[in-house]
Amino acid sequence: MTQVTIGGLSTATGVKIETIRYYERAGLISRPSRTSGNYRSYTPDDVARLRFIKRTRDLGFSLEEVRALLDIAAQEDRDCCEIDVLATKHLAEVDRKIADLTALRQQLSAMITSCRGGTVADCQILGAFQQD
Amino acid sequence: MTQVTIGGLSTATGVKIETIRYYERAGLISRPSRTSGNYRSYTPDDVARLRFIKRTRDLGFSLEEVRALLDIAAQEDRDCCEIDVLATKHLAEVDRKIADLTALRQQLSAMITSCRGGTVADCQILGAFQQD
DNA sequence: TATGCACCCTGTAGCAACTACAGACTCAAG
DNA sequence: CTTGAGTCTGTAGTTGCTACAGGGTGCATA
Repeated sequence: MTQVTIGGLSTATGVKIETIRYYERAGLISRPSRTSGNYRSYTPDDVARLRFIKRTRDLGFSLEEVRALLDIAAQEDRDCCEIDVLATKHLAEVDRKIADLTALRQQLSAMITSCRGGTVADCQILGAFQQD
Repeated sequence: MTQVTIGGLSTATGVKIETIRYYERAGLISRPSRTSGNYRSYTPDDVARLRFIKRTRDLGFSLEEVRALLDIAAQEDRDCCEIDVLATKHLAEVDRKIADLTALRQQLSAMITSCRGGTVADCQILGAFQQD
């Protein structure tokens, strides 16, 4: 049998044990069968599912979005465009974050290059924090 | 007198009332004096301090970092380079985040352009989620 | 057989940084 | 005098984990 316990699932997927149990509580993965000693026992399908979850999480999807993706993926004959919609929406969010961070980076670096040393009282950076 | 109540402070700074009270609990701002009716009453200095906090938060500093900045800013005769250090460190973090997001964006957009429609069963995007 | 030791169990509490109530009070205008 | 907006305290919820505490399990080794 290729069943694994939670530690095996953890090393197979790179998801921490505590996090796996959290996903179970959150309903992202179903409650696995148990061994005689009450250890969780996972199938290869469970491994695949958790890999999917890990990968989507790494791509920055929220657990809510992951749930939706899993939901759609479960219905094999459904139209694929719903996934495209989700992914595209997520891409737009990522683009917005990148833009925000880039603007912020710009401000921060301008602040830093304006620093000429001296005491706190006449620090250019602190001035930049306070202006409007 | 130019004292304001919490609502005034909120509109003057763009920080929500609940958040102001949270900052007070967290010790980022000191407990203000109270009116006869037990309303919080803020001075212009309080407004300036909260503006400072808001701006540094908007620049992505954590509350812990904000605390450190406020601490340094309070000692006017101290050397300014500590602030430079903090800001530079923060800039490095921002750069890392931008790099991460950009890599992620790359993957996401590759996935999306690979989609040729059809049913979920042969969806390229879902395949991308599962591979590796 | 005893005894380590690694692994697993449940349940709860904590983290950041807020946000959202509930239920009561205050204050100014009409 | 009432109405409505503003404020008060206190507590619980959010997201996505992470970290215990205090036990049980399973296997190898002395």
